[in-house]
Amino acid sequence: MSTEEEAVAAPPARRMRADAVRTRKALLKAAAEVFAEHGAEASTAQIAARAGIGKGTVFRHFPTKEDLFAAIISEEIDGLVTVGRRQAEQADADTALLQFMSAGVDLYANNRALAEALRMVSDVRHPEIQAGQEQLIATAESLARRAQRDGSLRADLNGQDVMLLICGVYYTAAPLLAADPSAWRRYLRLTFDGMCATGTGPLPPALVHNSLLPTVR
Amino acid sequence: MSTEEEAVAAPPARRMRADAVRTRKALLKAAAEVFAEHGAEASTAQIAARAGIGKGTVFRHFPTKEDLFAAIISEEIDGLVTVGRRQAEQADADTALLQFMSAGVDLYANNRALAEALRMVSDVRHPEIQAGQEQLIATAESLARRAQRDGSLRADLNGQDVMLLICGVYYTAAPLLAADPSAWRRYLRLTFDGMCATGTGPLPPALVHNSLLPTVR
DNA sequence: ACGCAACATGACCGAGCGGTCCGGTTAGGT
DNA sequence: ACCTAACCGGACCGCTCGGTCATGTTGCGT
Repeated sequence: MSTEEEAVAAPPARRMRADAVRTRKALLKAAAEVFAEHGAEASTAQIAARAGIGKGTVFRHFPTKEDLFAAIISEEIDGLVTVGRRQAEQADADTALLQFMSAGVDLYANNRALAEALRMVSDVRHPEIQAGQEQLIATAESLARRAQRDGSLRADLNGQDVMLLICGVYYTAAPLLAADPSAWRRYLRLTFDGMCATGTGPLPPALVHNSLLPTVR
Repeated sequence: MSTEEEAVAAPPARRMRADAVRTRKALLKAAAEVFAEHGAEASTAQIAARAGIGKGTVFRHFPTKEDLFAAIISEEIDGLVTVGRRQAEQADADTALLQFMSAGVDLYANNRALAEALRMVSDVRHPEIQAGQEQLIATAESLARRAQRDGSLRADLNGQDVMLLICGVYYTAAPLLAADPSAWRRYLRLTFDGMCATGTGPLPPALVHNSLLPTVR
């Protein structure tokens, strides 16, 4: 996980023909747009049309719609992970965490597919997305730990909590986003206040915690 | 809106035959179960099978799947409204609001369809559900106002905020609910702490507020 | 310039959906 | 006991979806 960057995710193995590269790029661009706009239920025909290619060509590049979806989403997850790592260098620990969460909610708000994919529900089959989720949680965890040490974050919050709360804030504001695209700020602020609250004792415990993460398996 | 109760929502006008009443009751029961379990995307065939009736019979009682859905959901919304009104008689204002929110999240957690329907997204077509949402917001508003007067709720929260936050807490905890059905308590507590937080100044304003509610129209 | 493997395409397939319809069944007034 | 209108059921329709395949096209090594 470091020095890649090949314009698009690695095709199987051998070099591709020039036209195929062009087609693939158009496909990925179109898929990213359509998924962001309509969510995971967007049809392959819709994507093909937007890319200006035939429906069959979609399946030439990705064996399954789900594979295409995972390729798109996991790239976007990587972007958010990068934002998180960059925030780790931010001076103020609380600000770093808050800005990471802001970036996350904002991303969700502009990408229906991402919000759906990152609900982290138990039924996320694709390993690429699963791996991305774990990276996200790890990034959030380190931001959280620093905010507990150097900032004012409650002691009993972990990385999973942070990611779940990002998702929750998005869904809280979702009904308003069409009318006011930044409506989520109101609820992120409220949530963050709750994350820093002190007076009311410890939260109910996170019983299940990482039993969902198959790291231990 | 008061003295009804006819076992099932009023069929068009005339009295029904005894067998039809039985069938309708079975249909409503099955639909409530299936929708709660599988959400709004559950198929009519599935519902008919669970009710032990033919698929055509479903459409004899409800012209559209959406009408059936709305009938089920609006009944369940009424239940939550009742809970809220009952909490208004609770001594402590903060406790009343918190218990209303607990009831709401718990209901969502046990009813996928309800959680979907109450996302209050702009595209809720059915007037029955729309009306239910407005009742819910009104109930939440009165609980909130009392908690602001007699309790410790932030001054800049309204009924819509409360309903959105209930929904948000549910979605926050949703990925954990399969493993721990009461995982939402952790996040409701955190959210409620945020709702009572004082130190950090006013929230970003709720610009759109009730422009979504066609009360003024 | 040639030939072939890589590529693109859209007709096509089967499954599942909401909704319709008509022939058979049954409740219930008389 | 009978007649009729209300009721029930499931074959059927039209549509959309993800995915396949035979056919035609094109980049590119030689």
